[in-house]
Amino acid sequence: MTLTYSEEKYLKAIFEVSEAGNRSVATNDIAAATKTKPASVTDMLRKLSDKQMIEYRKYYGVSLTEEGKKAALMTIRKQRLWEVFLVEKLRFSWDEVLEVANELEHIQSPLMVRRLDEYLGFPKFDPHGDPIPDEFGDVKVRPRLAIAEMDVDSTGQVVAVKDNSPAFLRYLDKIGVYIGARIKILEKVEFDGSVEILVDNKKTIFMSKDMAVNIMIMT
Amino acid sequence: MTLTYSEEKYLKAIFEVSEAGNRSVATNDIAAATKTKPASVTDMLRKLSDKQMIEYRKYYGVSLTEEGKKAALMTIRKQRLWEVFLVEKLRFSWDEVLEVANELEHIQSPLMVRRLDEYLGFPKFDPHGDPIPDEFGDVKVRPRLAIAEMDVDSTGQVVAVKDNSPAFLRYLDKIGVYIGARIKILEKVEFDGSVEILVDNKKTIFMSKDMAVNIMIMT
DNA sequence: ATAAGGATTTAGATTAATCTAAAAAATATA
DNA sequence: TATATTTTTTAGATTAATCTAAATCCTTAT
Ligand SMILES: [Mn+2]
Ligand SMILES: [Mn+2]
Ligand SMILES: [Mn+2]
Ligand SMILES: [Mn+2]
Repeated sequence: MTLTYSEEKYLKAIFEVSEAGNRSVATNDIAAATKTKPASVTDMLRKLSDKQMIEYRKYYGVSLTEEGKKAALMTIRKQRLWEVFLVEKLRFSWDEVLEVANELEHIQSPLMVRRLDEYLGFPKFDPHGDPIPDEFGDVKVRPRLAIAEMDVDSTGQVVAVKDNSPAFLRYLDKIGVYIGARIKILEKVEFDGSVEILVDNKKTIFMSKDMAVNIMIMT
Repeated sequence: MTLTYSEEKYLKAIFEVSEAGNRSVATNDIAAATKTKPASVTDMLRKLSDKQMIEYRKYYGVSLTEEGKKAALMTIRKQRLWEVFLVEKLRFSWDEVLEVANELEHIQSPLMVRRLDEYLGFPKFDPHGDPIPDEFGDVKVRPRLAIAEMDVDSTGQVVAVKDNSPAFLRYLDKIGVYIGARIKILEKVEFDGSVEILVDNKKTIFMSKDMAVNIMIMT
């Protein structure tokens, strides 16, 4: 089954929204994720349903079929491999890769993807700590916890960031938080969920709950 | 001025056709080069003319403006850099790169192109011996001659191939002709323009004029 | 149980890129 | 030069992807 650029874009969005929340994904959420309007989404849902990529019942949201999930995972695989390439080989920083990788991911060439993977040394995670699906769509899942969910005095290492926006990533650079950093929860403010953490045993920083839910830790 | 994928495709085609023959390019030739129909070309010509990328007089063919030529050269720059990447880094052979590079060339990211160039060591020629325009669109021209135009007993090195089709390139592989090979003209058959050449001082091969016009030599 | 409000779909357009068939213009031939 | 041939353009459609506005359906609070 051959997919257009847009069809790939929507399938990936549906997958990502379903990862975050539930298996059944709402039209509005897809519109938000693809930066299109709900009416455009409905049109595309019919196309994807015809191609058996999604299970679609009018008014009740969608879920990916096995084939649709596989297609989404292949696009994500390509995105993340290209992100690794841009960072490791072309010296991009982690806040510069998203836009370009979102174009590169649509280039079709199984040979190129296989060779790129090999050339990069079969990386398991991308620059944001997200796992890279293998050629069969299998994903390595690591148990992980947002900083916001950790107890006071517990420790761990940053393994991923949930938000990939340049603004967020650049702020992390500024405060010295990176993939691999060791952190310890010093204090949690019950009122607003903000936290005080110790980074690499030397720097104390304070962050809002908004940040704390977007930084993932492995203990 | 921002160009669509298709506009880039046509500008590049116009440039390539004008390189081969004359400065004024015919609608039919553009259609052949882009694998579209003449009617589609006419539509696009009006668009490119509106965008000041070409000089267009109805019924009399087109030529690129300075801006159009620059745009074409930037697309060609990207194509050839990606071809080098695929061959040098991902172990593609020279007959496997065309299709993928023709997609990659449309990815927009000045930073990526600059870094890719640097990463590849600022290559001056692509895997087919074609020159890579620099970031200003300047191209290194080398004086070169097709085998078909050489005299008997003259010698030289293969520096480029004109035809990039997989069939042609694979045949060259088979007979041991590659960029850098030393050749000597042993005999020219007047009747049909075919030639007998000596490759790397050890192998005698016979080729038709069709082949001989597509292999470029520097003496 | 109804009515309001929100989510979703439908209706109807628009834009880009393409096509076929017919008309028009340029060029080649007699 | 007049006619035939070829090239190019125009006319009219089609398909994919998008949009706005209106209609419809679902859910949730009276
Ligand atoms: Mn994308
Ligand atoms: Mn990522
Ligand atoms: Mn192209
Ligand atoms: Mn080339």
